[in-house]
Amino acid sequence: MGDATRMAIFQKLSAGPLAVNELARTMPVSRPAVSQHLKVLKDAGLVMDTKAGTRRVYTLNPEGVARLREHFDQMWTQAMSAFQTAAEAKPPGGKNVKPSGRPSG
Amino acid sequence: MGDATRMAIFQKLSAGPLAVNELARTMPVSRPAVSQHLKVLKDAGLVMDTKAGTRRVYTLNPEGVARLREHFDQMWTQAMSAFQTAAEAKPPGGKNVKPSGRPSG
DNA sequence: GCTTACCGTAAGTGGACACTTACCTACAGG
DNA sequence: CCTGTAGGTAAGTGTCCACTTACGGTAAGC
Repeated sequence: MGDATRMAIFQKLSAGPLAVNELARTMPVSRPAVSQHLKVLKDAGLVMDTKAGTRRVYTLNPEGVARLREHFDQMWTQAMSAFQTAAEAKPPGGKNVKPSGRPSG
Repeated sequence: MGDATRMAIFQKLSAGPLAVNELARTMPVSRPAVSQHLKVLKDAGLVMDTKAGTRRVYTLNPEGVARLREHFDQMWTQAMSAFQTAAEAKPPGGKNVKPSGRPSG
């Protein structure tokens, strides 16, 4: 999900189901590129595909999206818990940084 | 922040301030690599550096972290609002997908 | 002053990855 | 059956980026 194009696809799909060319027409990349991104997203469980005649409609997968969100949330929580613990021990208000104590210089 | 090493640095710094070699010693990459990552993180406003003798101690920047978190949250909110709107219109409980209706083929 | 430790930076390299072109398949219409 | 549209996939390419080695600069110890 670190790619701009993939993010754009994700954003567009969040507005509702779209076919491949529907997506590609609104993007500065070719259709196969979109297809490849969709493959990655599908492999990650973030989107689902449905055949509709010759077209293939893609939709966001609520479960995958929820899982991703939980993943992010957990990451943040984990990092922040330790961070706050450290922040409480060393609040930015006081200068308690003491190297070694140089008397003369 | 899409890199594993950078993420690891972020995680380690969340536990408290660390010098460059302190970080590098616990990682499978060289010290200069860590230094470069720290430069990127500093440029992004996510970390702060403090000179302590020959060492340079790095700390997470609360403001930058909060800003990043807000950024993520906003991104999610934006995507999810539209997604939920679409999800309400088409709940996954019903099969309302009707192609064209092929009687014989 | 010399050595040692710590660090940032420049230059160069290798690999991953996003993208395009080209090709083949599947479905709908006359 | 032929044509047209829609889409997935293979092969090839260009580029970004993370990493390493090498070097220069600063601070502490004797």
